[in-house]
Amino acid sequence: MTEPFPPSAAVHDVSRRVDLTLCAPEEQPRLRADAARNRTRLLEVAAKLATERGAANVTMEAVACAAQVGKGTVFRRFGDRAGLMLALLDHHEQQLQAAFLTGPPPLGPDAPAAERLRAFGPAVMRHEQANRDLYLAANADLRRHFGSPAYHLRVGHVALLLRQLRADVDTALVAHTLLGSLEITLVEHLLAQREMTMERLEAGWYELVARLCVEA
Amino acid sequence: MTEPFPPSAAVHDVSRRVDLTLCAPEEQPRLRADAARNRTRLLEVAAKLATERGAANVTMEAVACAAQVGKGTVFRRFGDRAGLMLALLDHHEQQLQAAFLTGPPPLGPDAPAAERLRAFGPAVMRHEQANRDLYLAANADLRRHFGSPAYHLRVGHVALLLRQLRADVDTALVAHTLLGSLEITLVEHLLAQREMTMERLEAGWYELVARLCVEA
DNA sequence: GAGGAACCGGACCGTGGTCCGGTTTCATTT
DNA sequence: AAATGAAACCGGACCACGGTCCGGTTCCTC
Repeated sequence: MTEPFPPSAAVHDVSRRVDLTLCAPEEQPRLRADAARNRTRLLEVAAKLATERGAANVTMEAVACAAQVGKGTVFRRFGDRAGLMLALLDHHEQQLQAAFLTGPPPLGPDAPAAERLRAFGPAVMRHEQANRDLYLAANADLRRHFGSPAYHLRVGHVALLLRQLRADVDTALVAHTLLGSLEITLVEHLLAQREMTMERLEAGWYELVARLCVEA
Repeated sequence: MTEPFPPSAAVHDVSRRVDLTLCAPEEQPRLRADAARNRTRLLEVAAKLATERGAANVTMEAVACAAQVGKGTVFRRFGDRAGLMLALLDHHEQQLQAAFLTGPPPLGPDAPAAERLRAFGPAVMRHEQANRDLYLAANADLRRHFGSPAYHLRVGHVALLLRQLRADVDTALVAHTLLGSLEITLVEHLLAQREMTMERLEAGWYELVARLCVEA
């Protein structure tokens, strides 16, 4: 399993305001020409297959085959299925990250921390819901999910906001808890249940944030 | 996939005090003699294999083979791997359930709701940690996990306590959130990280409960 | 251009899950 | 009690997919 989280999963140039200093850029050693070519071809093909037959039904072999490439190549590049999905997700994830790292208020840095945190939950839920099957496929292996730079970045961001709010809590832990309530499989399950609408989930998030941020 | 949650996954006779009325007993149509025989043999063998080589390394085929039975039989009985693990877990899970449904304080019904809720988190975390690999294997398929009677029962219990506490919140939703912070993969990940001890997680739970239960 | 590292392909394996012809069990009838 | 018919069950061959491996090839450096 090489290169578990390839190119640009987390940090990209943050021009307006530096928000976080986690996740050192750390370019991986650079790809050989043919390898890079294959990589992009694989991603293109995978994206195409994902849209036309659903991310859940995209087979590693199918990707390899459609990209005129051996199966081994796919695995060497992305490690495993979850890795490929994560890479596929990378683009979307970056959009989300850009939204709360450098985007406009209320998500971005020009809003007060309290509003940013409030807006964060719905943004994540809506974003993940918009790319449901991709996120579901990528988070199939939970251990990997918690280790991913994307998750790491979210935790860091929420923890930062909590600290800015001077909330008298274990910020790191609370950040994980907050993210837990946004976990896509949970949201998915709640929406499938009766009576749980997106609006209700958002209201729940607001309430949660409010209760966790009152100063001791 | 027949019989997704077989015998006694959730409700057993609650003699002291009726706490919940979810999960109608609903005996499934009764098993044929040979089927029942095979079922118990399979569970025995699976348990043995699980203890001696770790639940993660228990193969469906190995179980079938060791029980002198066709592979198809295992799958018909338990649906899939997660189903088998869930069945294996059933016994342990019942112990936990008994502890907070009918057990002694502070978990059981003779303690005030606030204390019961406080005690609930650590109890669950410790219990799941004690049977780590089994729970991890059983929760591999998250969708199944959220649908399981065991999870359902936990949610119902927490929601009940919240209602008894007159907490002015969306009890159902908060119950899910609270359980989310106990999710084994998350706990596992946090414990593996630096600085996160069991004590810290428990403190976090107390804080969480306290904040969510103050009356509006 | 030569050497070596990185990469490629596809045969190979293990495991989860399905399928279906044959067998067993059980309720009912005689 | 014995027979009988059908539903439930059994076994293991079979398939698909994720993941590994290694001999041969390609690319970059010097």
